Amino acid sequence: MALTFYNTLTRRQEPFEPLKPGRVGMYGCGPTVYQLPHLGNYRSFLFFDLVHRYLVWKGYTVDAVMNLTDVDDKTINGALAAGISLADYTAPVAQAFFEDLRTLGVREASVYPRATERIPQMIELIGTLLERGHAYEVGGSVYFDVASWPEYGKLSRVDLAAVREGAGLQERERQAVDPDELGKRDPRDFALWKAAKPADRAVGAVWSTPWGEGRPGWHIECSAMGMAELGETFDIHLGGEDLIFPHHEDEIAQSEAATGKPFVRYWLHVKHLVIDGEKMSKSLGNFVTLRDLLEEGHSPAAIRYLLLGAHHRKELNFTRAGLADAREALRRLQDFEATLAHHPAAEDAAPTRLGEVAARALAEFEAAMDDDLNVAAALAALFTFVRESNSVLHSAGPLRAEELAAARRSLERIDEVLGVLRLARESARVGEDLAAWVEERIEARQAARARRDFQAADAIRAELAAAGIVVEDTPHGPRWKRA
RNA sequence: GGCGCCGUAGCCAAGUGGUAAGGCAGAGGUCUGCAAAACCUCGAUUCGGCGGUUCGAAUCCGCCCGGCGCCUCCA
Repeated sequence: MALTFYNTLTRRQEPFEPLKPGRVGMYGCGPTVYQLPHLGNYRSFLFFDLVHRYLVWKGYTVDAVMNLTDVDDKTINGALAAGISLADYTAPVAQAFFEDLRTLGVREASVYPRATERIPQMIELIGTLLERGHAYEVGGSVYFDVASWPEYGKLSRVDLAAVREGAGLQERERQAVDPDELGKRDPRDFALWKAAKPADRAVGAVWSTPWGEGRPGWHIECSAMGMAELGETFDIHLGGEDLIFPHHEDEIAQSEAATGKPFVRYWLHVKHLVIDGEKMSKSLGNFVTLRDLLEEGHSPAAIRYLLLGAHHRKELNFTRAGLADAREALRRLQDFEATLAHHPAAEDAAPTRLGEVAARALAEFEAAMDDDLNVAAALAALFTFVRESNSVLHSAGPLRAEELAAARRSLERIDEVLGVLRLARESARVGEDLAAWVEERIEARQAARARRDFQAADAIRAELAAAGIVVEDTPHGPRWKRA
């Protein structure tokens, strides 16, 4: 089975072959820690998680790097407004971000470098660009000289003439020129280093360099951190589609101009999460946060399922109804997992096609994922597995232990990539005291049923329901779960 | 204005030349003391519209309609 990715750089789907056999270096643009990420941001962070998990699943050793941008206009302005240092301002946001990642069951990356911890690497990289004539210094700020790099634009394929005119800006915005942009020789040039301003000094966002005090530009962060962690050329770089231009374009230019080597081999981009037909974004104010949804009572597993369930190169429209659908679909998977766990085995059971169904599910799941991580198709394979297995389980008595084990293994293996069942299990967990009480009530109910006192049995069921517990009677005895 | 993406059942969503996956919701049935879960059956003669290419098109081409993104804040 060959894994393929759609590569933004070539605009084609291509077989994935890492630089070093068996080992993959991947980098994802992480959050700017001035405010908690919203659900759209998490779509891309969950995509990072999906790629990470799937590469591990395929047997690769993965060096997964996600940066935290903790110095930029927004963090500096935020710290200034709060009257505290940059570090004090960003630390709690970063902490909350990591909490959110845990909530969503994101596999931990190998390293989460912070921009402020990698300043020397940035300074060194800028120094190299200056030496090589791809950058110039004006008044303590350093800019990348786009004209010196003919390949500029190869990722985004933007029309450089259009960029020159700043066509996307409103007239008013065009006049409100950022002082950092004033010294540029060419409008396409971008800041590698910004000379210190009073606000920077007030919050401690100042570092000294051979060309004066200041702080790094945004694009240089990712180049410096990516190359520091993964080498001058690495395999995969991913992020939201809005980063293609200028962020990733600039990363390529400054990295390749400095090293003379290809920067990244596969560029993967995630389409936006939209809400009410528009991109979810902080500037539009139409965003929903993970914490909002949790407060509304939605489960992390359902949110994860929803955000992961659509193909990453397609827009995903966020709605509460969609989240409810996700919850129901997930519930079906959970019920299937429980059915497999509770189904009795017997030595002398007749063989069924369950083992074959389980094997085919895994193969189809892998084929779908190999095809540019087609999660929607992979989920179809999973649900076909569920339906066909349920059909066998429904009509059979005890089954061969190895068949049941094969089915459980396939489900477990698939969930190693999706990570939704294990996440659901966490929130479905009940305390020992509650579990003991439920068991006791169920025994009482069984006794009532045995003497055909259905009124008493139903009363107990209602009692359990009031406590959020659902009882289901199966041919193999009652089982219960959290509602 | 430039570049690019999307439009598939009530909703979500795969499928990019060979005759429409999957999920949710809905209807009927089976099972059940009743439920729940599960299973079975039913739903697009059709893929925004109109032309064209082809033996054959949701898939390729053209035009049109509608929606969205990027064009130096942005996941």
